[in-house]
Amino acid sequence: MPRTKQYNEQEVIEKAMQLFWRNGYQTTSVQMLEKEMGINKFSIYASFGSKDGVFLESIKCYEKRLNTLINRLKDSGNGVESIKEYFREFLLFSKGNKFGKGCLITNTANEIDQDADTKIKMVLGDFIDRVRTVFATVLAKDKNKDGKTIEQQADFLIISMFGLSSASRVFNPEQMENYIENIFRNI
Amino acid sequence: MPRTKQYNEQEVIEKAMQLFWRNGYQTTSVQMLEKEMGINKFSIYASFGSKDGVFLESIKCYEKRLNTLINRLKDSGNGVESIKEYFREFLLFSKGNKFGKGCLITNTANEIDQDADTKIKMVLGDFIDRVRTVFATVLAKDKNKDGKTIEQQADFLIISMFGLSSASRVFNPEQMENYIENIFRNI
DNA sequence: GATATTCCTAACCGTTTGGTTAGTTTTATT
DNA sequence: AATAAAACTAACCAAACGGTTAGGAATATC
Repeated sequence: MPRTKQYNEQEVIEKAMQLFWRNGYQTTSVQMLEKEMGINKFSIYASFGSKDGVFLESIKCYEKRLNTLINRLKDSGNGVESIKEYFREFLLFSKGNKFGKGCLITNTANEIDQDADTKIKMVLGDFIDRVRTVFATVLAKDKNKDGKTIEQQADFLIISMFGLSSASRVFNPEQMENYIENIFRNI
Repeated sequence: MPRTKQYNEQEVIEKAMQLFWRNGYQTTSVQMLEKEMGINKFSIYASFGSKDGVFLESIKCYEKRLNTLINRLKDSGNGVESIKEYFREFLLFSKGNKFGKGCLITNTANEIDQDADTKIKMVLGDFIDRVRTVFATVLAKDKNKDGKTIEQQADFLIISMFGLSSASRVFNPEQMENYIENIFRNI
């Protein structure tokens, strides 16, 4: 009996995600979301409940995309070298959005207050833990280096990822390649 | 003839700077500034003209503080080792604020839109250029490594600074020390 | 002590914020 | 064709936004 929905929820979330990615959570208003998603406020709240709801779905959408890269990394047999490749792809992926706006996940981690919304924090924490585990798994394929533990190396790589994301918003691709080279010079 | 001002502009800017540092530019409202600075909106606009005016003065105030570290680095004769020490002090300085909120300058560089307020962008650009120059000067004191140019090394260090700032907002001091060690393992 | 000058309080401006809701349009079913 | 259920438009809400201003309170000079 109902009237058919004139928009696809996955499609409009995709657009919302792009907007959040470009502007960050705080700066993006519901009115901007209306414009970008092409549906009006009523539909936004009917489908996602709140601005936070839209944001959470946007993060999930972003993660789904990033998972393609992470799964490829997990399945690779090359050890550290494949993480280097992952970083390059990660940067390419970040630019795929528009101009260098870094990684939505790390941007959000930097943006939200330490004592902020629990749900968002949880999603971020889970994601970072998952990437760290993948890094550790990949690192285990190489022979041990210099008595450094896998955990230490994985930690360093996670922090480097934050650095890459942040730096890519300000520096050009050649400088970023220089950065990647140096990260892996003695991991 | 006039009534004496009941607040010290330098003192209230110091407080404003702390607030911007903690919350970022966008999130900080004039009402929050009123509360933190301990003066009311009228006085804020009388002294600094606008929210942007307060922010610009806050950046200058922050730079003045950071300059202590940078000047010490510039005067040091230890080459790369003194930059490492600078990074440690830089992180300590960042935490001096409250909890890890990174560096106000790099936070701002990440926050503002690429096509945003020219004045703020200029101040940021000038600061980063100055630090890069200091890095290059210090690097020149060491013997050349691996055929990498001073510029490449300085670039890498600037990018690392962004990484440090971003990562310190999310990771604990031990992890950060691990990060610093790795940065300098083969600069 | 009058006066001129500055400061401060507090109310106010129009706009935008996240969020809601009444009322209309559409449409699958009967 | 009547109807019931959902989707839409658009006006609306109170609160908060950045910014302004009138008018009373204070004070250094004369």
